[in-house]
Amino acid sequence: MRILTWNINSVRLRIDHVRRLAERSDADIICLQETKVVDELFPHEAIHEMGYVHRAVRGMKSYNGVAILSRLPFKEVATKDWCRRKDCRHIYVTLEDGTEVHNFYIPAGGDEPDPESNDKFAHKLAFIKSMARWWRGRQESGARRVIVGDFNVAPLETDVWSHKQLLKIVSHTPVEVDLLGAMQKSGPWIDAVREIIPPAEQLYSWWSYRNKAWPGSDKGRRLDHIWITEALRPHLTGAEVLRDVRGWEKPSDHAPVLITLNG
DNA sequence: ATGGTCGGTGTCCGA
Repeated sequence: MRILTWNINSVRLRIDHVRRLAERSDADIICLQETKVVDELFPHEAIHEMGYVHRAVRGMKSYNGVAILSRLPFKEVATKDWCRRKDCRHIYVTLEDGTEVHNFYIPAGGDEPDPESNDKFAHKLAFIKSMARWWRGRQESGARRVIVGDFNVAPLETDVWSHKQLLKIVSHTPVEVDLLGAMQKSGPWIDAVREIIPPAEQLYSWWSYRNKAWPGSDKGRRLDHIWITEALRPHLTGAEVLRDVRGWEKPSDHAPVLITLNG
């Protein structure tokens, strides 16, 4: 089974990218963030024709929005509100073998890394704390779970182009990295991508639109993640960032991340 | 050098 996550930054604008990505990745499950469309206008038909006949979507006008596109059927579909907002940042499904797949879009957090003066940053911190609390209450040995999405946090020093220069930049500040670490422990979750690609290697999944010279300057950050529970670790055989997708015409600013689970 | 560029919607907001 191949699971892919991608912050698409408008599913309607980039529907042809989904088709091309599906062919290229051979993903069985595609999780999208920032679909930016209400459920009634979601391009179901086009995606159905690509072979993703099972879909779980939760979108809103202009902002946020998550979707799970799948070749495999769902036993259950659920959504959850976080921080008492109907933000469309989380949707999850249970596959027929009991595996849960959670798709998240964690708040970006604005520019100023101070929760006192910046409500968006306060929201981001509260969101990650709430996630940790939720996982802690759902701990279950042997559970088969996958969590993917745009977490908007680059946790490792090698997840950013310059650890030192990004310490005060939202997405890599110690307070966020620590909270994300606590959330990871609460699963407990294994960073599937770093199981395959050594933590010592620089690895990014996002490059700002503002830097046109992105492939050369390579000032990226790894904001997009796929984590798994211990029960799935023996099945993990591959992980990669599809970096070239960032170079397609009219790209999203994020590259897709893909893992392979066998058995 | 404290800018820059996107997308969806609108004459800005969020990233």
